[in-house]
Amino acid sequence: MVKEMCYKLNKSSMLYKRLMSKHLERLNITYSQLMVLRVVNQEPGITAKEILMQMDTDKATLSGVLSRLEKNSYINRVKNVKDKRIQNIYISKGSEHLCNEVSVIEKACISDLVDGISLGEAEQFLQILDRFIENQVNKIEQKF
Amino acid sequence: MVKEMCYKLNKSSMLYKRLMSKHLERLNITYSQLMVLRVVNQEPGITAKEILMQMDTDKATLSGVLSRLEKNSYINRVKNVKDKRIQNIYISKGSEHLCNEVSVIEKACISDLVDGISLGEAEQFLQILDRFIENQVNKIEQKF
DNA sequence: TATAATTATTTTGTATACTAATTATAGGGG
DNA sequence: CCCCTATAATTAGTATACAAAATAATTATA
Repeated sequence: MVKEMCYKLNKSSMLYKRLMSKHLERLNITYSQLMVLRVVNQEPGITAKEILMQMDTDKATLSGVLSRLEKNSYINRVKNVKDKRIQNIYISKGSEHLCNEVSVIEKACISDLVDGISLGEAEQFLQILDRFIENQVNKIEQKF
Repeated sequence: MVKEMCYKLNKSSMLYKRLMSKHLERLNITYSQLMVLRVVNQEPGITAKEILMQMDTDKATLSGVLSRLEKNSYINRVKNVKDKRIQNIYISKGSEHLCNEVSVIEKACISDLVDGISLGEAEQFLQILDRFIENQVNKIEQKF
């Protein structure tokens, strides 16, 4: 039962990424990059460390995403003068619109996904999922 | 609401992979490799194509996983004499035990994950998740 | 103040995930 | 038998995900 839950959670996650990727193709940016760009857009001058705390990814992964975002001129990184280890990250002029477009795309992706699922069911689903995730987090911390 | 579902499904999926990876480390095999090995174990002589149909991954990805499994002597690939495009895949002697150990590890990983979630809730959760996945599949097919 | 410990970030190396291109083979007309 | 198309699988290229090591700069401490 739990096993089935895990498998299907994985499957659904994979399908979501596939779906978003297809839709994002035309914007010439990836799903991960866009998620990061959004955070930067909301909090100009944010540091990599702070993004990490918000996003629950890996620092090495984020480093790569950021460098690709910069390479493609979506962001700028400015060395902080007070602490030279830190870089403050800003969204490039003209890239803010991308973040708005994402919302549209996201809506297109997720519309229809709740067909046949009532609001009450969705709420209950989320509630159980929250508990499940909490257990997962505990389990991971427990072991190491 | 749907957005939240998607995010949390992704998060849970990520956590599961992390958890399994940590547990599998000592066996010197990865989660994906083990999933494939299991299928091979259940159906000796299976082909890559057939594995694909069972597992919903990518053929290029599977090709890589198989070659790593072979490199590490977990499987053997034998060219089919009747159709030389095909390779029949067999689990190596002595690797079957790995598949049994997975079950143990899997149980260790997923025990506690349903703490605070009743059987009825789990069932309902799965039911909704199934519908959600079905919608995702439809949506993906719809677009392309 | 020289050294040790910490912190922020990048780099390296391996394993996916996926698209597109390629290779090798099969099988069906003509 | 040769040409054409379909099929099975690999390869190439890009982008994650993550562990571990390396860098570089800051702070704590003897």
